[in-house]
Amino acid sequence: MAGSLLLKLKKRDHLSAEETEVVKALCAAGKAFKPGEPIVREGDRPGFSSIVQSGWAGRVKFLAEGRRTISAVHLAGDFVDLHSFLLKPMDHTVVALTECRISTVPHDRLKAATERHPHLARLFWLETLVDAAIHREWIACLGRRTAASRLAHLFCELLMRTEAVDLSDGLSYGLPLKQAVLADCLGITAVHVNRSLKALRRDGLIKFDDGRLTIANWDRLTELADFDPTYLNLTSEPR
Amino acid sequence: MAGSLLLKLKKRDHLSAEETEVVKALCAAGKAFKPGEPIVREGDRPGFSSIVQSGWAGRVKFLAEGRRTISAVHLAGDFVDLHSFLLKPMDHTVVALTECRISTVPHDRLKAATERHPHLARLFWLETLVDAAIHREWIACLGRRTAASRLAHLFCELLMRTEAVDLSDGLSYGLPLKQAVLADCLGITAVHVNRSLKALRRDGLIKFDDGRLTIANWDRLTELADFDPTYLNLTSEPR
DNA sequence: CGGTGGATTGAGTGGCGTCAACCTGAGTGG
DNA sequence: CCACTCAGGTTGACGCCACTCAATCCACCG
Repeated sequence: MAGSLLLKLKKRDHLSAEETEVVKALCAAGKAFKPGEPIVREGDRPGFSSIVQSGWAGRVKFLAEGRRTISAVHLAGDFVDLHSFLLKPMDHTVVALTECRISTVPHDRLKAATERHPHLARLFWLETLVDAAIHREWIACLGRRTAASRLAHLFCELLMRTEAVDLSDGLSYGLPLKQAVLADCLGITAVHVNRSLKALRRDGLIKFDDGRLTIANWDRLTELADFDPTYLNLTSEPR
Repeated sequence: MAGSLLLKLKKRDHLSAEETEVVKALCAAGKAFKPGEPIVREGDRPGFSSIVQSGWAGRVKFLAEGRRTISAVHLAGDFVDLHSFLLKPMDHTVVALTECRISTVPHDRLKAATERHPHLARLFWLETLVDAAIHREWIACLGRRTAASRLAHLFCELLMRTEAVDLSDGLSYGLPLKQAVLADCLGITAVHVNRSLKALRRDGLIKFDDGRLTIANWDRLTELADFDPTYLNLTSEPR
């Protein structure tokens, strides 16, 4: 149930046997969502937080004139709305981007667990801090990088993140996101995603067919993306 | 010392007398920084976190070819690097954008205080969650809004934030940021900031002279910005 | 009084948006 | 088994928002 989450937490710090059990006991059974289905809505005050077990979810903001932004994408092991534990009204909607399985943790149990286990509290806090670090990197992308560079950066980031939860295969991973979804992540139009993908393929940096991305030239892709994985904090430290 | 921080925390939840004392006792004496001077550098592993007492600071990322992004701006009462408590290496630099006074809290004291007072732990966690909520709003701005709309949005946000720590005067507040700094916040060039400011002034939405911003027409400014202050979480809730 | 940082303005350019057409593959129903 | 629909990918033509380069202005200061 909490498999990918535990995997990821253990990449960042040592967990005691007791802490491991507490995390395992925290998650309720999973529920299935269809692509496009909202998991939590803007304005909601959920009494629980949601963890992705499988599939991809995104944090979506709906703006004026039908525009959309995706401020984060999440895969197995990610809390999609841990922040709602303290940040009461949701400032965005979380939607399933593919078929997903989501399990939930009631906030009162989260509160009890974090009061009893301050170290776990810090690790959960850390998860939200990494989310924020990713937000900052996306801000840099949106503000100062070209469309192709943003795409390259996203592909690099997602390789590291899928790798952390054993969902990658070398330089290849399943990426079942539509071009329109990528567009909302990158702040460009779907048409321009298409053209930029074409350029990346033409230059031999990636392959991307049928929901699977393969990085054909990691060095040149990271160079184009100006990618440095430090911000993902995938190293073990006492926290 | 911790005046503005306490003000802000108390806007978000009730603090007991004891908690108030703990927060007051946490902060070391302030230190002065000159405009442009780094407060914490990318790659550093500071043993303390910094709180702005006065002045403005920004979180800066340096990208390829001399480009810069500012992912957040901070004013009195803001922790600029509370995330370094758990996120060990800094993923960006924090610089003084104006003359600033900064006080620091050693991480070991932060750890002790949060272990003893879980409610304070949640309130500090909350501060970082609000930072993340602001990041998400900036992502929406950078991805899907025009230059003038981004400027308008920033001005609205900063009015609410200065108001929260008693630094505004009605619809007016001191905003001593250069156009080049605004440009790095908004992902546009300084030249274009200038042109967009000109348009906002021409349309009677703002006045902006000599480091002071006055909002001349709040309704039309928020409309242009598509501004909704919910994400700032400036309401009191049990957390 | 020359030097300097910042604001302002103009002219020309380019990356990306918009609109629209067309293609393909996966259903779906007759 | 095939016509039909529909979602999503692909491509072209054209336009605009914002970038680049550069000149000018102004306040401040040593």
